[in-house]
Amino acid sequence: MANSVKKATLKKDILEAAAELFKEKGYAATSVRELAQSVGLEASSLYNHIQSKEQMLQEICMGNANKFTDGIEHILKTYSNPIEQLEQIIKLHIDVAADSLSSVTVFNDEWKHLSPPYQETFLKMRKSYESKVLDIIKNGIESGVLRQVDPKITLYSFLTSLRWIHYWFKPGRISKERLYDNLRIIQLDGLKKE
Amino acid sequence: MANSVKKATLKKDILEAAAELFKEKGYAATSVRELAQSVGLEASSLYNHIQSKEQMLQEICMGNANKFTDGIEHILKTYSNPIEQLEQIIKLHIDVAADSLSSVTVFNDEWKHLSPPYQETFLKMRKSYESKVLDIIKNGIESGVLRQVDPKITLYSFLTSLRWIHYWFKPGRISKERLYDNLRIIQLDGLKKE
DNA sequence: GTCTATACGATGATAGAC
DNA sequence: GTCTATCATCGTATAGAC
Repeated sequence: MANSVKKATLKKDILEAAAELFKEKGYAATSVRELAQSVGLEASSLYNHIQSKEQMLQEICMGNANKFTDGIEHILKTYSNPIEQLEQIIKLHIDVAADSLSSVTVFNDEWKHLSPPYQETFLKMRKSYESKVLDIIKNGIESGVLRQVDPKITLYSFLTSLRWIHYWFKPGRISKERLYDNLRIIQLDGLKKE
Repeated sequence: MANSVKKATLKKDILEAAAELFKEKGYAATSVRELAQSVGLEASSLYNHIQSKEQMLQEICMGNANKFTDGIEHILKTYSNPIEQLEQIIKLHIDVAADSLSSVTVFNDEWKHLSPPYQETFLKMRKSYESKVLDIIKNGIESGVLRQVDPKITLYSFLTSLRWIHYWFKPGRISKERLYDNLRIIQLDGLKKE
């Protein structure tokens, strides 16, 4: 059993190193050789733990996609007010970003290097996530708790404004709570003082 | 003279094709051969018009960096109210994005592939731009026209929420005016209805 | 599981004929 | 200015010894 535990840990280390390098240099510009070196192995030895370079990208992207899919499902089941739902989505993005800073960057920026069968799956999941958030926004507008804004523009502005967190968030710099409080005010109340 | 005009046009075509491919596949994953093919040349012929693959990336990135630098300078000279200045920044981002959809994507996503001397210059320009926007936000908070938000969080949320435009904006889909109106409301007035 | 050695195609870029 | 031919290097991945 000690062996299988060690193997699982190394695989995890490799995936973390891959996420870090893919984030820093981009997927295409990261070579298997340097990835191997960063975990103290030769390139060929890496293939005892992974199947291919792209498989690592797949695991990173799908892992994060699942976090967002599960997160939005839970929010929709637990909250019914559109404002509360949007607040919880802000929290979700902060939590996922704080959970694995480099892997969520790869998820955001490198998915285009997934090959055909996986890229389609990935984009379907993203589309599905976006359409759930879009419905929340539409509900909010129809029920009168949100302003009469264009739902699509709102969707992209809202989601994109949460997409820098993983670049900037560092545990010591600021608390998740303070980040959340500010993002909630900026997005929902607006910058302008009445 | 006809010759130099033709050469200038081809160079421009090459840069546009490069921006399109860098956007679509990423800089590292785009080969000089396929770039050449996309303008109807062999790879070697391309080198009569460009010096290297990276030089094209440099021109694309610096060209857009200059647009933003010039734009913010003009805004600071022309407007003094922080709210007006932020509104004009929204307009600036819409204009630059609409002006060259693919090249601004490359500017945003591929600058990390610039090699040392150019990457530093690029990052300095970006830093300088961000610090000017940050000052506007701080002014707005101090003078009481903006809410008491964290200036840095506001900076990144604000700028990032303008970073999806080039992905989504298509001339026939929506007018720049309608896009501007909505982004102004979302960012400044907030999503929540009073 | 790790290593050395290697396959072999693709890469950015250049030389030189036309 | 364009082409064909080529270079040197690097890419991912595999074979096989230990």
